[in-house]
Amino acid sequence: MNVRTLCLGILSLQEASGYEIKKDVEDGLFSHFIDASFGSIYPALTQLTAEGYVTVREEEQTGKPDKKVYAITEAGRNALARAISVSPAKDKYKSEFLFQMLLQDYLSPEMMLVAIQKQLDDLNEDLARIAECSHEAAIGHGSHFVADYGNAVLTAGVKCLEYKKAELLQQMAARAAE
Amino acid sequence: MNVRTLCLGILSLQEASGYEIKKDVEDGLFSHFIDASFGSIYPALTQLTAEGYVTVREEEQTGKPDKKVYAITEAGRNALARAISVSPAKDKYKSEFLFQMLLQDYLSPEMMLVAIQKQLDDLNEDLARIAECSHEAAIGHGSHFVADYGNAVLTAGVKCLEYKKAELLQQMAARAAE
DNA sequence: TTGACGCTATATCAGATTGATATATATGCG
DNA sequence: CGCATATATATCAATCTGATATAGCGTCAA
Repeated sequence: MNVRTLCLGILSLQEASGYEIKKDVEDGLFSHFIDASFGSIYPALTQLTAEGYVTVREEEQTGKPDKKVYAITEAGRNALARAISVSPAKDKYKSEFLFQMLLQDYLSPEMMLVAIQKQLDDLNEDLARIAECSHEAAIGHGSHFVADYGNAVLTAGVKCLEYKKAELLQQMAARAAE
Repeated sequence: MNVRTLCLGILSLQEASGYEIKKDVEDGLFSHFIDASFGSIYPALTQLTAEGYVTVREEEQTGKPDKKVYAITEAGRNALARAISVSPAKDKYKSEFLFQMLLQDYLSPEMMLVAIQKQLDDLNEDLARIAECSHEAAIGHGSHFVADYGNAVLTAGVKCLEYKKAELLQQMAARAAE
């Protein structure tokens, strides 16, 4: 799935500017399973406009720079329905943290502890973000689904890491006592 | 983290050809949190050789094409240690499945069921792969760590989806009974 | 025995994407 | 006023993906 389809999907839920789409995928409910940079979002919106899948409207703002608000068209909705009907690609998960843990022989126990704590912080931050977004009214079935899935997976990660952290602290204490 | 560091990390665990590295990240123990294509692996190995971080040795095989076996050097181990000592980037998780579920209003219940079942199959396949790799002897602390983490997270995903699937089947039955 | 298929193995490249950087407006703070 | 920060758009080199090409060897059925 490319960034064009991604933008179309977000615009099917609400009108947005490029900047707002970026915020959605960075801090919003989608942040834990979607990512895209300005460098792909802005060209995608330009192309979608040229294809007639979205419309643009320049909006003046007080206290902020003007923005271009994009809205999905009927043709856009059809294109989106077509795009998400194909069997999706398998999930992609990339973790430099796990790569580090795999090569833990190169790390001191202290550095491992720092890495584990950072991962725990990241996971808890994601959980907090989901909780925050879920409080917001007017979210549909889809949002509940992804929030539930995200909670389940992230919570499991936290639980596993808390255990690993305790295990490591015990080992460090034992080594210090020697 | 770039593919060069990734190759260096894998070569620190065992000698390998480019093809074998690809297999490790595709079917091996690392498959669920690492990815790289031939198009990045081969150039990375060429560059690492030029930099003196790895050595190449052409190996003739019976019944298979010859292969180039790469081995990490002392300079390579130092470069690796330096590379993984920096605080790693945050995990990246991209899921077209969750994107589909978010936009479930565009999907029929039957299509949702198919998508959920496919995701369940994918997760169970990953779990089976981890179980299979864990049986193999001579895996170190690092491998156990990532296997445990993978099991925890994937199992949580399966549990959540089993529930969502049952819920959906109930709704479909209720609608059919109307 | 031949030819179709699949696995091992390396290589290349167009197109997509990232991450950084540039530019501009407006607010708040000392 | 200078500085930091947030909003907002845009661009681009470096990187990576996904597809494709090429080739040796094995296997198995027609």
